[in-house]
Amino acid sequence: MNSPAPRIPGRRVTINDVAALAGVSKGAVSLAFNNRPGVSPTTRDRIFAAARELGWSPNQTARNLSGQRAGIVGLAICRPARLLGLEPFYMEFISGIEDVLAERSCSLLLRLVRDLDEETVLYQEWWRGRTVGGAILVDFHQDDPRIAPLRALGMPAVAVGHPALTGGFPSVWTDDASAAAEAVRYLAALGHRRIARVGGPAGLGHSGIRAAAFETTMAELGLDGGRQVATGFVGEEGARATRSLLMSPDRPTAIVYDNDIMAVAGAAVAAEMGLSVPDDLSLLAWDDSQLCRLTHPPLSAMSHDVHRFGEEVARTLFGVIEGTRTGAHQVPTPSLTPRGSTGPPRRM
Amino acid sequence: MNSPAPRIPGRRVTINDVAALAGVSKGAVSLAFNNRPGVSPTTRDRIFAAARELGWSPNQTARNLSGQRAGIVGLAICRPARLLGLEPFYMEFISGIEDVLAERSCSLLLRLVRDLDEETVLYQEWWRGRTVGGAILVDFHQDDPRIAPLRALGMPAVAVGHPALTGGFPSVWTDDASAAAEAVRYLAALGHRRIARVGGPAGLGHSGIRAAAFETTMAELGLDGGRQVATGFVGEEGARATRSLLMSPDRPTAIVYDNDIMAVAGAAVAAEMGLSVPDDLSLLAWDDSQLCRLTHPPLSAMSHDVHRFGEEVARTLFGVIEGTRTGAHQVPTPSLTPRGSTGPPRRM
DNA sequence: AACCAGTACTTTACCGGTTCACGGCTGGCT
DNA sequence: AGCCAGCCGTGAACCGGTAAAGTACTGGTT
Repeated sequence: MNSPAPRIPGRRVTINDVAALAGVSKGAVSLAFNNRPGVSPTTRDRIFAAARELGWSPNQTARNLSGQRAGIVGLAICRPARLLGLEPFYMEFISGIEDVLAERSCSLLLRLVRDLDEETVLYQEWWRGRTVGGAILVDFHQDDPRIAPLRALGMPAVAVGHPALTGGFPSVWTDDASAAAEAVRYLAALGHRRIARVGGPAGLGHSGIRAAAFETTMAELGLDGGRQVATGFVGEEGARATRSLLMSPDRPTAIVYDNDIMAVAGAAVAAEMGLSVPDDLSLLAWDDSQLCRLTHPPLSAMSHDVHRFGEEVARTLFGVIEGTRTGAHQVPTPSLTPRGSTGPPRRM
Repeated sequence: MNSPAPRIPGRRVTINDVAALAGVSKGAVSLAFNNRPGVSPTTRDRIFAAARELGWSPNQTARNLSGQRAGIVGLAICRPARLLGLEPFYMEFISGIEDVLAERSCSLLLRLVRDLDEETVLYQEWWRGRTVGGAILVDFHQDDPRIAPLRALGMPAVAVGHPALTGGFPSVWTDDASAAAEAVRYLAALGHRRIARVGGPAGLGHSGIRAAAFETTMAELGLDGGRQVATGFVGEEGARATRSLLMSPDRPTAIVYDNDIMAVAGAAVAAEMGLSVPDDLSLLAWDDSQLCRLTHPPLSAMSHDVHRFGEEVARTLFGVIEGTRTGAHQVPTPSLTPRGSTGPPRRM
């Protein structure tokens, strides 16, 4: 392992060739291509003509090296790949980021990592090596071990997550607590008393926040908030969790899930156990990708605009890099979107 | 729009600082860090110690500029983002690519583009600007308009798709035709006579190949191969297509889908129309992500190892960059994985 | 006529590495 | 002693741009 990156073959057109052909100095070409004053329209045209003739566009690597600018933004994601493939969230999120990056001709450098240490090391390399001009940090844990080394690194970064978790990094977040509370109150209003929750990994920040809010709200309503299961976000675990909840003596009549994959899995389990949705069991998903509308009945969900979320994150990152932005920035709270999978419990 | 990338603030540790601290020339530092001969073990240690003390690692940008190497591989995907989020295929594919790239400390530059022209321009910028050392080309169309300009560009690239489509680019492909034929023969062997197919966009290469193979095989078996619908790969279109197929006078008893999202949507439609799977309707998905195991009944699928597919593509790309590899390279044909969603048709 | 301001370029010095020709030193061999 | 071979390491050129200082020319003021 660790063989070096391959060499690129062939010789290429450079700014010098263009300058020579246009009969100017390379400085002039640089000025023209960054449309800055100091070149007459005539000359400018001649330069562009020469560049077109040679098929030249500026070498981004050299440009970055010299101009100290960042054409690339980094994003490392630490989840097993097979799981990621299933998370509609990330692709949607990424596409939002890309939309903003594209406006600035920037690109997204994506890396899947196995654990948080690998992630930290990666960011160090990226930043020290000037591969990226900044980064997006996701999936914060309670007392996240990445915070200290990354702060020490001094890399511009924006964190996705509640300010309480992100250790002082400028952050973009949604109010998971309120959303979780709304979910519970909605189900309670429908008449449910036994409400369960199938959440993400216990250590993961936003799962923790939702778990706490779930419990608090249940208590406020005088209900038992203890029916929560932590999973790894994978569909199969969601299925298993659902199965075990439904086999318990007084099974829940409603279940809230932490993403939509697990909710879909839950719906399948209900079908498999002969329970009718929503009469015997109400299901409420989270994130609300298209997947929720593809099941029968369609899944009610805590819905938010993940694409815009990504855009907001990217915009914030540019702000941070330019030094014009710090602090936390909240985007709209996920809103309840009722569909066919929630309803009043059947009278028993 | 088109504001430039932001400047990166702050001054950084460079190779000179390390050289100074270690009391050697920067050439020596370079030699040490590329573990090449010409530096004694003692000096080497001193250099590493200095680097560690200063928290230095080589600037990848400078390295690439100087060494003419490619630390970055490009991948542009041309599909609406909201759709991509749902395609388990891509994330899985990407994770396979990343596994191989990581071995070489390379990264993947990902960009979502709106159309093929934008994609072509992007590759030109990436290559001429030396942003990437090579690229992965996906989603080939019949007479793909990208082929000519990209060949002219001379960028090392590996194409994902059947050699007949990829215009002479070194390619990695699966035998979609055989797989489609197998799918049809399997359903026919179960006793199905009216088999339909819900495919991807008509222009998309592999959809076309599967469509042709479907029709041929159906004809070979003396069946009517005309029941094919082209969609945009989205779940909702899959649902609509399924609905319209099931409403036709002599509705099909089995449907083959081009991905698993549409198959899931199809299953929901069946449920919604009161048809039982597989008794009234058999469903066969493609790609076989975890999603297929999360429905009830679980979906039978044409299954292949997308992760490994990605690995193979990345390995091939390195081969192409180094000039040691050309031509087409086939990976295993998707294999039929029967689950609960296929069975003999109910006697009518 | 002397001075100044502004435009249009050119020159030169980087950015932070890699590479390679060259020189000093050591040690073995004749 | 003299010579050559290797190993270590240096220094400068180079990768392909950007940025800032410098030059030459133009035209308008006083």
